[in-house]
Amino acid sequence: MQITEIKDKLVNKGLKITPQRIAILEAIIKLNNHPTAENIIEYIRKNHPNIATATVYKVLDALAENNLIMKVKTDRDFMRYDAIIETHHHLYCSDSDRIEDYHDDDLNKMLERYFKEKEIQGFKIEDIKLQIIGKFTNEK
Amino acid sequence: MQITEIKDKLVNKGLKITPQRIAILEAIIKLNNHPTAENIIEYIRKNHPNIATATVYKVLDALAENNLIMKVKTDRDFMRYDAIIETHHHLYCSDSDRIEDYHDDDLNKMLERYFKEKEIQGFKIEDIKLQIIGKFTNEK
DNA sequence: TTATTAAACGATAATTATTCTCTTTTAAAA
DNA sequence: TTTTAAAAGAGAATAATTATCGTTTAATAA
Repeated sequence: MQITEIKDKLVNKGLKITPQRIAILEAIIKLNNHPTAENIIEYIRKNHPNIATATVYKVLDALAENNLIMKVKTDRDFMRYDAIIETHHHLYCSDSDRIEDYHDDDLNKMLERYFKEKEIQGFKIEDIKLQIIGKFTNEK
Repeated sequence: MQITEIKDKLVNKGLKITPQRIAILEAIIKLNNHPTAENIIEYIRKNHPNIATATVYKVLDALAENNLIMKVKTDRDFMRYDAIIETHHHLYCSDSDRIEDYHDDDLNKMLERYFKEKEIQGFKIEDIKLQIIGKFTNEK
């Protein structure tokens, strides 16, 4: 993603363009596997040593609220962030912290069909995410 | 669930039967909607005023490790616990902390069929949980 | 270009859920 | 009943996240 693209996204959401926000969005995109706030801070400090921890958290919240990034959480540890905001699913390793994205349009279509037929009483569905738990059979 | 049933479960997992463990398991069952550790502590203290906070956390971890309860986490707040350990899914309210269980055997079967056909490269599936996000159209 | 101002940032203190440490107690087996 | 490893209790420690508040800055318009 180009910086101009990042700027457009911010403008479209009515957010001010600041060097901090650009750096943080870039970092999440570069560190593309669900970095924690700590990962992001560590990465950013290389080029922006003065960025404050609280600023990172505030920016992450602002970006998440505006759907420019997504929050992802496991049963184990702290918050992680994902720059891919199209609906997708996650593969969770059952004995480590590894998380991978899983895109599957056929699956999405099947679920859509299924829940078009079968309504959930008293609930209006907006989004469905699968947590697929198991073991990776390859090394990272 | 009867107390004798709870005791059996503990014995089967090789865990010692203690008043604290029984009280905590009972609490999670009674408070049946995904209580937090704080909810559990508050409930338990009515009858067991001396139970220590650290003990509650230790017991919760022990129970979760032995699959007598499950940990559930949202993108928002802290850990919650669930006494229902059969595979089931969760309905998340997109603008409050409400979480409800969602059981659907047809859905499970459909997913099983789907992933029998379509393998995920480099990953062995053990369990699948849906996070269904949306709005409740009834009050609790 | 400059002035204005609401929004954002920086620094650091505060919060708080959870974990750790260490001593005492207790459940279960011999 | 004795033994002992596991569990509980008490409270301090940890650390991710949030709050506070004074300062800076991006965006708008004169």
